[in-house]
Amino acid sequence: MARKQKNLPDSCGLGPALAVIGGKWKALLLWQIHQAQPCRFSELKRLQPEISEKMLIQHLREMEADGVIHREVFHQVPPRVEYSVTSAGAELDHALAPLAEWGKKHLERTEAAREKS
Amino acid sequence: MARKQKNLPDSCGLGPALAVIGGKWKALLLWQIHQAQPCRFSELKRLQPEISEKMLIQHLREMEADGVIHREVFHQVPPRVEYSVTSAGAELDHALAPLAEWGKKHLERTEAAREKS
DNA sequence: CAGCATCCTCACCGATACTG
DNA sequence: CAGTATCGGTGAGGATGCTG
Repeated sequence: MARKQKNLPDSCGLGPALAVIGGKWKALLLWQIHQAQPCRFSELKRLQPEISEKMLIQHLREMEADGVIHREVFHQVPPRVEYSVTSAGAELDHALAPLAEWGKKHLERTEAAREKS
Repeated sequence: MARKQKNLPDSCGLGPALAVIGGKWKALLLWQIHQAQPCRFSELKRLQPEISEKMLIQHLREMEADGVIHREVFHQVPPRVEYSVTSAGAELDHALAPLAEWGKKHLERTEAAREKS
């Protein structure tokens, strides 16, 4: 299990949820895996070049431990690993949608406010 | 404006949203203000004794700058300040609800898994 | 009552190099 | 290809004391 990176408060269910998607890239990763599943490690690297290899693995491992993504290893040479979202992950992705909507609206609002210059 | 505490990615609207509620206690604070508004500074301290005074103020200020809560000062002795959520804040609270639901379910799932010991 | 100022820690995250 | 290992920076967050 991902060590609760910050020991978030867990009243009202928000704490646990934020513990799962609170990493710097986790929400984005979940979203992208959900779009392009099943997808390989290198694919994720291509999709999000900004993220370092270390954080990519680390976040993937934590999300796997949290049961929101699934990791399937094909024992071949060269190695091949595919990531996909679990049902819990899909639900989480759904729960994230309204938040993303709000984020967009909020961006528009703040940009509209800034153009009063 | 709250300096994006971590420089979160902002594709798909999730970045901006997490920038607003990404602080350790922000989501919880928004939720509690929404429940008990209008509420005073000391009331928030009582409701959430775990949070330090510094973080309380800091988060309140950032959320005010982000336009999700409103801060009203009554010029009296002793001073009196009341916090309430703005309409944007109420929308955000709404968008947070599915996430909180998911968090609860996730807690149950992980606890059920743990009791296999 | 409702803050502000300071110092300090530590865990998140990045960069780089190496491996099965 | 898909990782692992290690070193180090940085800044969010905690503790404490003071003020209008």
